[in-house]
Amino acid sequence: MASSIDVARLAGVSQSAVSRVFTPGASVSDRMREKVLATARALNYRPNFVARSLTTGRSRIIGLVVAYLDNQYYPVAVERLTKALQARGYHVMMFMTEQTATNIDDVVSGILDHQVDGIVVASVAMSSKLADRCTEAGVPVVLFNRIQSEDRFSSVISDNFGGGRLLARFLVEGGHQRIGYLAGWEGASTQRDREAGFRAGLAAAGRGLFAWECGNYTFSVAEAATRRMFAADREHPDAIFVCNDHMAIAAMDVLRHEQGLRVPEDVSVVSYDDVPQAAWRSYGLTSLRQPTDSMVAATVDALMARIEGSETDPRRISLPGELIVRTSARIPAGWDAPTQS
Amino acid sequence: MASSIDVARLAGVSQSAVSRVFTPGASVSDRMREKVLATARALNYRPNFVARSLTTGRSRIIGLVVAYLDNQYYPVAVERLTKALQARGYHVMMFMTEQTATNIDDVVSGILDHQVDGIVVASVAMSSKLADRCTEAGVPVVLFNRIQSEDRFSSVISDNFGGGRLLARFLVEGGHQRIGYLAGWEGASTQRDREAGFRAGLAAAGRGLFAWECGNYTFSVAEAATRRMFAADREHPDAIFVCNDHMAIAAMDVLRHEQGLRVPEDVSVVSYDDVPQAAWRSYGLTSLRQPTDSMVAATVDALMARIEGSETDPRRISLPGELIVRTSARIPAGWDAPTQS
DNA sequence: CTTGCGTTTGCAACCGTATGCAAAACGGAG
DNA sequence: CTCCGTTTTGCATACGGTTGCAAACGCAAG
Repeated sequence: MASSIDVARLAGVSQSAVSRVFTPGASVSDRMREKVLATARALNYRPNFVARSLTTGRSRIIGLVVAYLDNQYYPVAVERLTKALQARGYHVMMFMTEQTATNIDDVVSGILDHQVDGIVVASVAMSSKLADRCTEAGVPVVLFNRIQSEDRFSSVISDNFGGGRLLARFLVEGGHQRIGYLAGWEGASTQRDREAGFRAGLAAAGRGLFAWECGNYTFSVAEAATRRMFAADREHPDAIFVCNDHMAIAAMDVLRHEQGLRVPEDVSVVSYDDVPQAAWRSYGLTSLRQPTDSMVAATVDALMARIEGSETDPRRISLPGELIVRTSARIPAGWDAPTQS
Repeated sequence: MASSIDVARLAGVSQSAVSRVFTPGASVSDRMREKVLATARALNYRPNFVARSLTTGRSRIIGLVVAYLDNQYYPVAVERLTKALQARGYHVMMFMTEQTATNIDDVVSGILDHQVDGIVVASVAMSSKLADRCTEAGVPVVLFNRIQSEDRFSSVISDNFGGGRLLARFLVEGGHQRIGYLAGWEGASTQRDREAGFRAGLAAAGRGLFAWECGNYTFSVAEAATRRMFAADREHPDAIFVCNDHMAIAAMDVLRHEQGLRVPEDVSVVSYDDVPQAAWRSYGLTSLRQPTDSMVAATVDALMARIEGSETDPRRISLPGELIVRTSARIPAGWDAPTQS
């Protein structure tokens, strides 16, 4: 591979001239640019990002930490985030992790070693030791779809509390009497806020939870939780809010194919995220849509403000979701008719 | 951030000593290692990957190019690949692209600029100009789930031809009379091979295709294709092979919810991939499972053989799939009973 | 033809690490 | 204690760029 020195020699100019031609905003005459670009093309020279990173201290790489890729919400988010960053000249380095804390520390250390310009953490919590390392290294972090009590990080979420409350109203106005809640992993802020909002919404109508089980954001655990909640020996809920679509689908299949219950005639099901599968007609999930595009845009903005701008304080962004009414739950009068998409 | 020089100074040793302590296999006395590690810990020093990459010419980064993340097969593969590479000390840089060729060229150029040690291309074809650039740069490429007539690249696929043929046998022995095929994107080798295998299997039984439509590997296009294939004004197939699960689900929903047909009573549906959703009980897709784990392992092996070993020739690996029998198609006598998972 | 100012160019130092080579230290045998 | 073969260590250079600074240049005004 040709280096800038090769190009310089062949073009009869200094190496720094070559560098400047490939540095946006540097001072170069048209004649020089012409000449250099010509010989660069001849040698098919392209600047070496690694060397550039070394001197500038900026790598144009964003580290992305993800735990679940089986919950379709994340692949979609990852895809959009990657594209948005690509469009800005950044690249994404992927890191998979489990929820276990020790693992995450290793993983994030690995990220920092690569001198990333920023980190996006999706669906995962960061230890505060790690937080120290990041601030110390001057690497901005954005929590995507999570918040933490630590206020050092920027975060981008949808209004989980408001969404939960709205779903409570929806079920109450639908005339449901025995309303259950199927929780996600209790370490997650999404779970806590959605449940809190849901309870608040019920309370506002003078109601409470009829049943509660935890599905841990996992398909199989959610199945088991549904079986417990709908055990044959007692009266079962006539409506449930499942904390995300991924679990809601597991729940619906158990209800229909194991318990012999009809949805929505016997049980209404609502959930959160609006992943693509929610629209599949076998499920037709009434779900609170996360504003993924805006969340991605806000994430990129927050990163750029820190990296390229001079912003120094973390942002905490909460964006409103939208209720997508489909067929998995009885529809109260006055609410939207089922949407097609 | 502390550099190796800082550590060296504080420990009273040379910078190269520090470097050697962090270079596996270098010659260092125990006393030296001890001393250096201690002060390194004190300064919480970690070697800078960028600088290391610059001198060694190896970045320990693998570029991963993906087009679709909405077909769940790919997120799953990406997850496993990322983990497998992480386990070997490599990291994955993600690149999203569309199928359009010009775009891919830009994207891969971006990858090469980062001095990646290897490239995995999933679900996408590479132009031969690009191929030149990669060989020239000495960067090994593995095509994942695709093959190309270019034999310069390694490739890892499942036996699409054999899988298609097996599904044909399955449908024929199930006693189906009018067998249709719903194709994927015709530019893809997966599509071509599965169709060829399927046709061969039918031919072996003295049969042919009753209907053919193209769904382009896209949800909405597959829906439209299904509508055409099952138009009311003519006799419809009593079985179809849909080229992947992603489209098969679209097809099943159209059959059941638009055409009022029962699956499998009126129409048998089989497909390919065995994505997680295929096991969902609302679909229960009989599908040819891709051996994703082995494919990932083979991909990593092929890369490592080129990067760390001295292998120079491309590998072309084809792994056998496995038929997972569920409920979406009539089951011929003598074939496995429905599997649960 | 000077002078002066703004632009373009080259020089040289630096980013943080790896590594070939020679010097130094070590250790065992005689 | 000396000598010699092995480690172990340090020195110096290289990797491929960026960038502050000063020299060179271009051009218009005096």
